[in-house]
Amino acid sequence: MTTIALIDCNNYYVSCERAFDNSLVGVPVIVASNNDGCAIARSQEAKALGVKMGDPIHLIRKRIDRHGVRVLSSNYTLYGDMQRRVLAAVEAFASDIEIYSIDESFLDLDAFADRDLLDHAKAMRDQVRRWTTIPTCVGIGPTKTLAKLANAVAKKNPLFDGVADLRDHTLRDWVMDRFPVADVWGVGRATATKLHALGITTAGQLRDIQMKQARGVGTVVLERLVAELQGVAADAVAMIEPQRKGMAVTRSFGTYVTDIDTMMGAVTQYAMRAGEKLRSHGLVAGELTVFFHTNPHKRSAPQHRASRRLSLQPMTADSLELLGAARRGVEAGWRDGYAYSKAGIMLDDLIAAEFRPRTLFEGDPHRRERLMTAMDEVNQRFGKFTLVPAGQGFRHSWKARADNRSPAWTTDISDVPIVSAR
DNA sequence: TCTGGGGTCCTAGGACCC
DNA sequence: TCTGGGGTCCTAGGACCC
Repeated sequence: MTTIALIDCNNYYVSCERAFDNSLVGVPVIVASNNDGCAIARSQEAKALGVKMGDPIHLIRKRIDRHGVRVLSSNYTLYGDMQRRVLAAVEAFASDIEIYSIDESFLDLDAFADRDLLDHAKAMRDQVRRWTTIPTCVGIGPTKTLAKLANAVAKKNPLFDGVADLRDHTLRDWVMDRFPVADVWGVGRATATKLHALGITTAGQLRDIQMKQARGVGTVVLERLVAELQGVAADAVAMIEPQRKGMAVTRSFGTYVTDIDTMMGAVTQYAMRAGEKLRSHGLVAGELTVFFHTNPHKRSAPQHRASRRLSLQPMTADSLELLGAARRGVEAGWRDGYAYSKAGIMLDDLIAAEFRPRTLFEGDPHRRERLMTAMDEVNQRFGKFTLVPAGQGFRHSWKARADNRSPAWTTDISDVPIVSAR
């Protein structure tokens, strides 16, 4: 039997912020999405006030003011760097680590299965806490789905004190009979509704349905999920990063964009960022989609959405090539008279640059590669957007709001906190 | 006034082929 | 009234995740 653990950071973005700002400890805190739009992370105190994941900030303004909730803009540079530190602390406690998201990792614990895994997990949590201050919970089980489930109860039920080991059948059954089926990893709203209609409301009941029925309700995906709930692994802990299929750079605007020049400015910035992202992963793209649309929540306003797909031949990671394609797409899709609220660029058909098919008539690609490398180096050294194409412009009225972003505590020397011994 | 950004996987159905 | 039988490839859209 394999032994898998899931370690997950509690209220991750809030915990990262608290690591560097003591005034956030013990009070309700929300970290907002881009543009300060929605609540995407909440402290326990904020959850207790009924703030839900994804709640639009402007709709809960009153509650925020009444209870003095601290609202922070998101600071992904900080969260990304803290992730690196968390992983460094976890490393010694597992033979394999699969990074699942910015705040969760699956661990292969086979090599440690003869130990007391509750102690093992506890030592791991202590290490993470010491190195980063970030609180975590750990779930242990024979499959990823059961480790996820264990993690959820470890977090929810104080009885477990942050670590739940569900390898034992008696405990596992007891937990699963009380675990809402809608909270099982992989069961979303649509599937939960169908299952409820069949009278299936707990994880235990889902584990016990016929495979044929599982397939009927939710295709092979649900079938695999049921197998995992039964303790049969359908998915192993995988260290090798899978080849990614696509990537995107999309942003909502801080103010509406109503003219094509401003739109071009925004899209130029996204194209440059997309190229940078491709190059940092050593990839080239064969296809670019540019899209923009009006605010779908504002029903009274006239609506328009445009999306243009362009093929990139030869396949490329050259920002200026991406930019050219994106501009053609914007020109083709643009319509005057609308207030656009969001735009983005998506890249597909990605392959490693070294496998890029050569075309017959391409010139010397190395000159442009050198230009891109130089651009990346300048922008890395002197800050984002030091070197930009003129089309990006210098006034960015459309830029997303971020009214309360914390400093780059760990990644910018001028922001590193100063400790004075006195 | 103000509602995120970035991914994955699967299926159905159309186009096309012999 | 009846209107072949397979294939493959691609795309759009749904569902789900953090």
